[in-house]
Amino acid sequence: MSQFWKPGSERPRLVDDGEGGVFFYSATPSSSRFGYASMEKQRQRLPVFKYRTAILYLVENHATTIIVGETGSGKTTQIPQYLKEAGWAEGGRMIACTQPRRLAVQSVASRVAEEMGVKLGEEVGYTIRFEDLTNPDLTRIKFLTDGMLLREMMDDPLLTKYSIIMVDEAHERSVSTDLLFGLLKKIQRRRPDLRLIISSATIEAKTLASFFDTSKKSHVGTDKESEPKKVPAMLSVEGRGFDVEIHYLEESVSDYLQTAVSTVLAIHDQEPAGDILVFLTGQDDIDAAVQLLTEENENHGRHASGLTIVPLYSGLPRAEQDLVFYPTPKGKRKIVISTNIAETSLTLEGVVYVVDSGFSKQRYYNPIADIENLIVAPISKASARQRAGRAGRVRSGKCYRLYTEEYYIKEMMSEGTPEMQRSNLVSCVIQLKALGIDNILGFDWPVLPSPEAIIRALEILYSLDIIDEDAKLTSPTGFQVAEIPMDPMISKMILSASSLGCTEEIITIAAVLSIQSIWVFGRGAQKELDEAKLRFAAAEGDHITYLNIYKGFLHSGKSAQWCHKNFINYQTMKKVIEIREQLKKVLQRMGVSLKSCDGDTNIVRKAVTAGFFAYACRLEAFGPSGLYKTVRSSEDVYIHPSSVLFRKVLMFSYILLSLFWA
DNA sequence: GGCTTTTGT
Repeated sequence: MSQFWKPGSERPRLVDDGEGGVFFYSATPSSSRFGYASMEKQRQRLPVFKYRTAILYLVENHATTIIVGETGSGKTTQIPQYLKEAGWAEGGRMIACTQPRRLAVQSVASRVAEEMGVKLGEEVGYTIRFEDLTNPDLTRIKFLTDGMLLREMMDDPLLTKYSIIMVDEAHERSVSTDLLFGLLKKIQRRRPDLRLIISSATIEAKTLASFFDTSKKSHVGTDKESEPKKVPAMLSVEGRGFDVEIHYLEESVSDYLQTAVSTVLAIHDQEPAGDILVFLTGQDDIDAAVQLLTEENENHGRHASGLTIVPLYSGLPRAEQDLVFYPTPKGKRKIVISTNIAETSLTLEGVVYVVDSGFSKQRYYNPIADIENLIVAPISKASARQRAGRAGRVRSGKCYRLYTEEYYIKEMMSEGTPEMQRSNLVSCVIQLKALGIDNILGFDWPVLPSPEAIIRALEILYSLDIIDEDAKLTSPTGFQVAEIPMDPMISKMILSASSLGCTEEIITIAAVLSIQSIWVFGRGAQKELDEAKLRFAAAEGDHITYLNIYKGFLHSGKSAQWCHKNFINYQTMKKVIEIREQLKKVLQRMGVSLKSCDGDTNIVRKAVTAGFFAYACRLEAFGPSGLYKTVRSSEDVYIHPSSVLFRKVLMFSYILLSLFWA
């Protein structure tokens, strides 16, 4: 362990905006009090209130927007309860609380229902896709995903059902959260009664506060004393996590995988009991590390005996993911080697040591080529802190960063680029249009996407006949596309299918296209997987192959065993069924009849082309590794290795999808 | 020559 040193542990800091007032609150037992100070009085002795009093004072008298800078204190679940007790959920109005993940919505909702002693689904309920556990007559506090609240805005643009909207985990800056911010700011102008509460990791709080600051210099003096201010108030809650000792490398290394493995072995050798969580970038790295450690475990029993090594990434079948939660046998030490799924989505108990490679895979959108890529990139300081924090949940822990402190201080970005700036914007633009925001460039974006990305999105929507020359939604196509909960290209494909007479087939394809992958990536079973694929492969390509798989799945009686045998992810297939059912309902509501083309693949391919013609390519050279060029911009592309057409000699001169840029 | 970080309507 001599390659590491420890300059001391990190502690969360309080936020101080210097304008709308600063609130402090500490959740540590020794000082469970907080203070408030206006700018002038900051250095004076502060009045001290209870947390509840502070929240209510802010919401009722002080500001229309409150930003809670929070470091994993768990205090945010109390806010909706305080607000309800204070009468904010009366007169037919509700309190809405968003989370970026379905699982978080469910668990937070049930925790709050339990704390309030009410039955989940009555006074406290939640709404996520495919599941609505609310009662229109009884529900006062409603938890929902950020994307769900966006959908609700399409029917009720001013969100009149709600008196207060609370957005949690705002620092993650998901596309939906950012879109919500721009829209909520707009709503506030029309609804001065609406209160926003935004909960975020402290480092992001300042940025958000300035975005929501709608006070113009000239208007400052006109605010009446009694009216809540338009300058956001900030409340800072200190976390209850245990201290984490941070260790850095003395010199940077080139091979983080090998360094991660040797660090794990060193911890196991020298440190007391406690599980180890290792953050790597993806499945390849993780499988390689698992193998290296397993070999070490078997060959050098003296150093590495007693290790239970578990990989963790989202592509893993459910049963294998669950291994992570099994209690570690006595005398053994669990090593979890994970992607950043363990950074926010899953919480592992019992972790005391974290090894942070400093890298993760990140989506990167190239608007010129209209292609989303995944690249291994350095993480931000915020991510590094989040990773380190995972070691301090049960007791004080240690985090080993596989980079130098100088690199952390001088070169690491403080925050990552918001997802909005790394994504294709077609879905965003269509949602804004559906809400009547026609001037996309004039929208108050929390982060401005590149002009190229906006232009590309408009161009694609125009080519699909979803928007017209004035960039307004077309009728009925544009409005229908906005109503279908899918990527616009997929929605257009579905609508075309209704006139071609193959909706039954196309909604199956749409469902498969809108989830990650139906295949299981068995470790070391590449051959078997390829063979399984061949059983379903259609000469026409991947879309028709999906139809074959769906048929087979139904024929098996939706059997999990059948999926296992054919290297198909059972969980994913169940999701396909759910999405397909939802699409059916949406189409029926729109008056689109469901028709089957009875296996006429030409009709199906016409519908696919109607949605995805922008990705058309021309075959340039025949052969097992044919070179294609995109029709739109003549860029070189090859067939993606995951396609059933990979390495096949093709007789068509045109092909769609499953292509990747070399 | 050989792929998929992670969410979500």
